[in-house]
Amino acid sequence: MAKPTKLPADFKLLLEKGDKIYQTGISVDCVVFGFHENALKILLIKVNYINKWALPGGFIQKDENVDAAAYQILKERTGINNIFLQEFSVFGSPHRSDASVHQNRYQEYGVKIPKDNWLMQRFITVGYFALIDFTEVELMQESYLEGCNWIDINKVGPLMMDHENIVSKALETLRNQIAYTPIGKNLLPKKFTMPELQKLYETILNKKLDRRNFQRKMIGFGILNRLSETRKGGAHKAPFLYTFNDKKYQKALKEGLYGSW
Amino acid sequence: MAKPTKLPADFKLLLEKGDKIYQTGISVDCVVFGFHENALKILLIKVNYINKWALPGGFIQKDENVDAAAYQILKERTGINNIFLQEFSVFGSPHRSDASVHQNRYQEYGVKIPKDNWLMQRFITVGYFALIDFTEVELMQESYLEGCNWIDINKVGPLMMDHENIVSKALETLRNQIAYTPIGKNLLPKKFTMPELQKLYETILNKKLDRRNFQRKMIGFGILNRLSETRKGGAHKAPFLYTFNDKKYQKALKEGLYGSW
DNA sequence: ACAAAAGTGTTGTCGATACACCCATGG
DNA sequence: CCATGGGTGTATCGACAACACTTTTGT
Repeated sequence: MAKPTKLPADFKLLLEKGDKIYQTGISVDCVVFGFHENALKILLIKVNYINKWALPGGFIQKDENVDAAAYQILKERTGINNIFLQEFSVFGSPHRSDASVHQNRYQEYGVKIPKDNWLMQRFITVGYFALIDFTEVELMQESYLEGCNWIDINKVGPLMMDHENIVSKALETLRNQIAYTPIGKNLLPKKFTMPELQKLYETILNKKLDRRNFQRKMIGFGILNRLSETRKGGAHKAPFLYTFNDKKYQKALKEGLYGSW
Repeated sequence: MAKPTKLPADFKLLLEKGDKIYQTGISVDCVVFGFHENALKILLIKVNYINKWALPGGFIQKDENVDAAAYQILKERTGINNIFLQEFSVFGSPHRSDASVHQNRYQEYGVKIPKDNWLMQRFITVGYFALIDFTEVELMQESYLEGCNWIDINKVGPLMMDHENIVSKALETLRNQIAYTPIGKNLLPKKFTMPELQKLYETILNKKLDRRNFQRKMIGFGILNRLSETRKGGAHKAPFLYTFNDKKYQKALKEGLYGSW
């Protein structure tokens, strides 16, 4: 790699004026789930200067809603507007943040961060998980040293700081939510087949499901529209295409798929 | 009320050195549930200088775990060690915090907070909900202008800032959790009767439950020990006393009361 | 025509609900 | 002795899992 030269203007701004623009000591990290080729994937960023992958994340502006900050970060990375986004946990161990990450980044440009700089303090992070339609994403590649990529959830290696922990917790949350909340609208293309939906569930739950019971159950939730079209092209019988019934889907999101006590 | 006199030392410290001790722009608020006389109550603090009630809350030390900060706040207020505490949501609207609250507090002592003081910025707060055995609590009354009290959940009036919103969300979380997680160990005395446990559930769910089915269900969960003793003294037949089976209770807390998919 | 995948039915089991009955206690 | 509350038993219903059969399509 070419020897880095001048400190980019926005890096300089972050270092010197960041504490005027952003809330200090608090950040946002996003676990973005996508589904492609029968595999659950998450969006990771290659942090070259420490040779590890990390979650997409960032800071919260002084007058910005925390949700909006997470949303903004993802919009910049994926170009997508239709993102399902939900806060799921706060990670607040005093030892979780690691100032050396920032130090290494600036060292690439020959800049040493002063000890009392705002980036050097402990950061608490708010974890968000997001569901994204893989087919609509256009990854923003290569902003400075960072590349963005989809990584199979089962092939995630060591991550920066405590990000592995954040991913586990997000996955756990997703698995819990799927039991009583509709998932899929944000993970699948507009039109999809029942077997495709089932694969999604099986992948998330890491479990084989009965084809017939699954279909009945899904239809029973009443959130699907069956189209008259079918998915041609594959070998064998052509399955029906479905879309989600938006109104009922939204209702189910709020009230859950089942009643309560 | 007597005219306030000198600014207490810890108030002065908070104002002048708080940003050296605590994380700035982030706080913790706790919704503490207790159960007494067949009513669900929460712990509120009377903030005299604005004549409203507020949630017990506080700041996070620079090197303190966020959970630990919440725990510490409650320990100081209630004197209890055995607290069930769980983070449930982050409240991050840019308009949620209200600097005038701090201003009013210090105005009582004739002190005006400088505009650039750390207390004047927007605060993001982490919401915790807690379950507490009412009978073990000794409320710390009257630290300066603040009094602590149990308020019936149905009689909670207007609260400070967005605290009503935090309470609603906490209550919603509690109602969701009760469906798949054991509750009660932290809300009831060590020994309790089945009708008492049922009343707790009915109060939280705001719903009548069938006495016989409730009992079978609870026993079915396998987290109870029936004692040979009974609760004498009340009119009519004396009900058995129960305790929670700690091992199985902890297991159920982790794995849930039901299997999953 | 046959293999493989998709659509539709049927049955058994288990848990939840609804209700009936018996037992103990204080007034 | 009886009203009230607490403990135990049983029938019914519905959801879900397990499995059989029919239909469609490409080769």
